[in-house]
Amino acid sequence: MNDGLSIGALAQRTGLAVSAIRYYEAQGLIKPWRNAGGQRRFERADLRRLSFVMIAQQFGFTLPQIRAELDRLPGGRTPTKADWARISEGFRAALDARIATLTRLRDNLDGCIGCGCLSLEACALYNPRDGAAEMGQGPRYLMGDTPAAQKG
Amino acid sequence: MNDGLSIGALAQRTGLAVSAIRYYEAQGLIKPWRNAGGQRRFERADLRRLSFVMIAQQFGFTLPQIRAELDRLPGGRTPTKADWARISEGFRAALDARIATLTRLRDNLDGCIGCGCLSLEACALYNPRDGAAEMGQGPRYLMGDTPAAQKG
DNA sequence: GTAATTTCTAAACCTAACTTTAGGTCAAGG
DNA sequence: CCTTGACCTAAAGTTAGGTTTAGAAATTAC
Repeated sequence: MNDGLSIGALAQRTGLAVSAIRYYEAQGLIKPWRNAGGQRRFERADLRRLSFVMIAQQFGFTLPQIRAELDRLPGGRTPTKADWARISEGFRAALDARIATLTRLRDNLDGCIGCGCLSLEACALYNPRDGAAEMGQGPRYLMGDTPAAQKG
Repeated sequence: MNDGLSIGALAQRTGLAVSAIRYYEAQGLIKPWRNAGGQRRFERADLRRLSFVMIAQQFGFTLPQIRAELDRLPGGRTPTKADWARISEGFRAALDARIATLTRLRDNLDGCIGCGCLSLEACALYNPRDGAAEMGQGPRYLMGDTPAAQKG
């Protein structure tokens, strides 16, 4: 009787909409086979893949990024716990980075609340986009008021 | 000569696109007046408003949420530093909450990497949506493998 | 063996936050 | 005065991540 899970069964067990699962297939996140009648059939391992997708989305990954992670799973065999653990460690790094960014932002904000200026010249509060390699455009002079030119 | 800033000048000083500024006006985030020829003219205080918008967006606020914050600024006079500082404290709370959520998520993930299961039954890693009032649908049984039924 | 439920595909629709386009108007410089 | 660049509006297009719809075929339930 192991002829795979129907899309509806998968939807029930993951809580995802059937349409979302089809969409994920279109994005290459899962690769069901088809039965004689042309309907999708899924392995139990796909439950785990979809679980990964849902968690990764909460972490702010885009579907292409998630796909890239999933593509690192071994082909030809059902991924083991160790495979999943290896993949999951990427989460850890991404989360650490995000927490660090937000904490830095918060610390800057603390200084900024004190002066009320919201001036990014002074407070360095505005760092466009999370990452590291984006000092491209140079600082933007927001607020319009230099410290000397403020009127109160 | 204090007849206000043109949209182009505002764009240059904020780094925003002219089209974005027009869009923000349509969303009610700024309210320029028009000169004799029908062109938009902005106050210097609008630089600060746009700065606020840009920062708030980094913090993950939507434009309607940002508008709600801006609407708390006093009408009839140019906001003071103290006004802005008051508004900015909302950021602090939002940031604290987000950092707490991510930290919790990370701690759960740490446990999860150890077992490799990614099972949300076991790891409680999956908490749909940040907030507090969403225990509505009950836990979802992801992964499909109960601890006893695993094959890997 | 039929009725009800699922599933199928393709294409259109949805929200957020903008950008682009098209066709015209305003303003500043020579 | 005339040209060039900045500006105007309205509408359509864009991306991500899906949902909805329509009509047809497969599967399941009785």
